[in-house]
Amino acid sequence: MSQIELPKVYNPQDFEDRLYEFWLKNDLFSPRGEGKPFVVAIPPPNVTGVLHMGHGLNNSLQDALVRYWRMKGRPTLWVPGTDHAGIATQQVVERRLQKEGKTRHDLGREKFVELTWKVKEEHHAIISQQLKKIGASLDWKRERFTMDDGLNRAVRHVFVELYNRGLIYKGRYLVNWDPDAQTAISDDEVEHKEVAGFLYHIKYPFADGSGHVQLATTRPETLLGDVAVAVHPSDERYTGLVGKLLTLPIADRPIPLIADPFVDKEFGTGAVKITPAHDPNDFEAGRRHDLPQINILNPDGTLGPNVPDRYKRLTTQQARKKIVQELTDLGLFVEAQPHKHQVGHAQRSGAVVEPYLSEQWFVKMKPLAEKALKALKDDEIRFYPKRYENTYTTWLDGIRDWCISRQLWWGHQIPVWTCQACGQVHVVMDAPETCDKCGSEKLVQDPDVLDTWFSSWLWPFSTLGWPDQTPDLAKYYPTTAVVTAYDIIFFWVARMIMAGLEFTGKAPFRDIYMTPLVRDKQGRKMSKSLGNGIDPLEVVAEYGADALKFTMVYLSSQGQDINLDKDGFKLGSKFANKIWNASRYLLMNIPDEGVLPAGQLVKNDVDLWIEGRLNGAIRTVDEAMAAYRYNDMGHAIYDFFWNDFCDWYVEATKLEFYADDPVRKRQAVSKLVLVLEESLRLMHPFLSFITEEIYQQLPGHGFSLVTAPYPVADPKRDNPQVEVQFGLLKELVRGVRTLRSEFTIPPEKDIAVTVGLAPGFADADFLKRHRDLAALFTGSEGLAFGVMGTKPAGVLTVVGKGYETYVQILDLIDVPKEKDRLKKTIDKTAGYVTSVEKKLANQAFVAGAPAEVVEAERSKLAEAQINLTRLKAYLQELEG
RNA sequence: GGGGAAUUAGCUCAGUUGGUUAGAGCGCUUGCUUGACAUGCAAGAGGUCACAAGUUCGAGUCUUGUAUUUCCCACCA
Repeated sequence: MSQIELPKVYNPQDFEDRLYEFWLKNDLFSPRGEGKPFVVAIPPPNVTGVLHMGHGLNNSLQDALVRYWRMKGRPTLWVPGTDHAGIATQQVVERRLQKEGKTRHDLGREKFVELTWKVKEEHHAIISQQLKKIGASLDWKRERFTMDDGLNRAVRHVFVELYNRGLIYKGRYLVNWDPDAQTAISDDEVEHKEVAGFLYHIKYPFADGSGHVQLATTRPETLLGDVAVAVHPSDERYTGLVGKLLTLPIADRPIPLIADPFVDKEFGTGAVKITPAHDPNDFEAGRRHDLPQINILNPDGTLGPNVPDRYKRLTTQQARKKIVQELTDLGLFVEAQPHKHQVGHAQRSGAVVEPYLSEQWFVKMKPLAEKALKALKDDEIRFYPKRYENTYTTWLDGIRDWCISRQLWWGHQIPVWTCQACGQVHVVMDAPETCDKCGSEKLVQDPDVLDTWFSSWLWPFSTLGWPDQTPDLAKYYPTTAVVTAYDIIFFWVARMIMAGLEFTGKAPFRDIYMTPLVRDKQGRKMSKSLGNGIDPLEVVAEYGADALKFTMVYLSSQGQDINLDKDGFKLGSKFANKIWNASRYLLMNIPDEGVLPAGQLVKNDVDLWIEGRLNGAIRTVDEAMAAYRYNDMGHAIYDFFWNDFCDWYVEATKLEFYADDPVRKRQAVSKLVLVLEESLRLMHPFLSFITEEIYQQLPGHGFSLVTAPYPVADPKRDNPQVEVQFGLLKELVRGVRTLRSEFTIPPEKDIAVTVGLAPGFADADFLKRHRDLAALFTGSEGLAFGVMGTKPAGVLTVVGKGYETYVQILDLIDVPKEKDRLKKTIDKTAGYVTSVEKKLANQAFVAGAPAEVVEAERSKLAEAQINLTRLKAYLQELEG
């Protein structure tokens, strides 16, 4: 009988991989067609790692977006790629070496980089496999890597250009130093954490033996780098003392007592030691007072140069103890007070960051930032949600120069060559053969590499071929949107905007959707150390890629982080299962003769009703898509398909299916297939695999949903009248079902239902037309119609709008129970009547509120009053 | 120290411009192996919308304040 049979159980593993292959083989993810392109460049995952749930979320949302616009007919391009992730990747490789007891220096730079490329290839294979598993509709032909040849050229081009325009400079400054990775890092890569430490009070004696100055410090170990002690110029405690020399204990060096307004008189003793080489404040103060900078640290964070031998190679912690001990022995240590303070940690390695004096390359950011601020003001870019504009502008307003050099081996080596003979510096795209000043061939390239973000910030245009004017660049740039988590606004989003404006004259995208962060059930960030992460691949294996994507879409509201565990994905899995089974039911009922052509279908009220609902869902998705309101999209399709289509429309067709009339059944199935087909197109961006799998079994299906046209909301399909009438039917049905439940009438028990219609009730015909449907839904033998108020004896009564429903059970009704039920309804109605009466008695309301609001209240009141009267009468009847 | 966000049902959260008797999923209760689905069907219980004041005819929604939680930024040694 059944022409098409879907497997009984929804098992995504059976078809997801096959369909992805099918899509790829037919090149369905390449942009096609004419018109305004829709372009997204993937936030490139770090090539070191594997995808975590953040990627699962982010790529699910991008995929929904991209698939929607592709179906809408715009030439749509989603560019894949990965990031070389300098420090992170280098660390992964170094750890591998460490297990063999080696360091990168044992291999040498060339071998090490070679090895890192291999590791990159391994991870890259995993990452692309993962993206395919989750169904990401990326155009793999255009895949890029931040260190491939093209992007290398883009990076060098930008460096040279910025240098020539005076926006890149080299200098010896105090930078954030990661002693673990032994490289400089940018301000943004420093995370401040509160650490419980001590405030050490110590005394520095005057050189002439006339007493001492007491000061407070959190880092006594930097004493050996001190070059002065500073007090506030107006601090009376030190009047007349400024300018005198102190003896720096342990080092036994004379240092001056100076005055500088940056000192806070209230803090500690009002005297602060000055260590220009190891503290940002002191660095500035040192410059103002022309003080020397004494570096006392090795690159690995241990004490090294300019310290007594007994301190060499000590860690800062060991040195701290030793200093305190020696000061104590000298009688110069006063006390250590517990003290909480913020300590910078390197984002990648977690090491405590040392302010460290070194020569680095910087980008002057102010000029770039100004353009980026203007772009927002000019509405060239839009944040979703809008409030992230604040984060963006605040950061740009206070922007500081960007330290871009890293003392690493993995990355873009800085395109600067210095002549060993004459010292001439060459900042050029390609290695020069000879010095252009002295002709020497002894040119040495700067050993440092660039910050990873120095390539990432070019991503939206470098991936399209820039700096060459390629056809892709001309056609697909600027891109349309970027979808990424809000925690990389500084690192990536803002910098991409700056680079885009600076080098292409355009913002690299218009829409910026900041995704929520995925957290665990307790709201904690997912992390390896906590072990609370969810592997997206495990979710795919257990529930399927559609469950992953739909759940993510359904839960992504504007700006609220998502807390969930793996069970949370049951939401999507259950929905997919529902789609599967509804489709299975429908397909198995297609008769051998097949479905009727659209022209031969005769639509009834219920068909018009479901069309209107479908139309409403389409409209909601369109509106939500334009505003990046993902949860609204998810709810729209979920509610439509489950609550409207399955619970009412499909159930209604059973009347036709079981009427034992092949003609009626064929009509019904044919109409169902049409609605299902359109629903599948509607849902495809959110549940891509299952919709495609079912679609390809439909009679007369097209080639693929990927390129099928997206449903279009059509006002002509809205049908408010049927909407209201069908609502009436639902209300009637629910009333009877509730009685059944409350009086625990078993389903097999026959009931007789009579609908009493008020004279002149406008929708009486509608109810009469659907007598059989109402009977099916209420589980009664048949439905009789009568006049409102004229009811058989011993029935249960439900009061509705313009009608009443009388339910007769074959044996006697439980009178006390019915009285209770009526009383409850009366109380509720009476309460409502009172509240509306009060509202209408308020002159201010009647005068102030819009006429239609007042009118609505009046009619509601009238209706409730009538109901109340009837209910009271029926109760009295039972009591009398 | 500055800024953002949150506080709605037992849990996790929706609620766009102020206007029906505030919703969903999960969980819970009751009844159902109804010819697609027990990953299901039907019905139900459960909320002083953190607190206080204010604006308004009308506030979950707007204003101010308070409390708690949380995130980001910031050189107080």
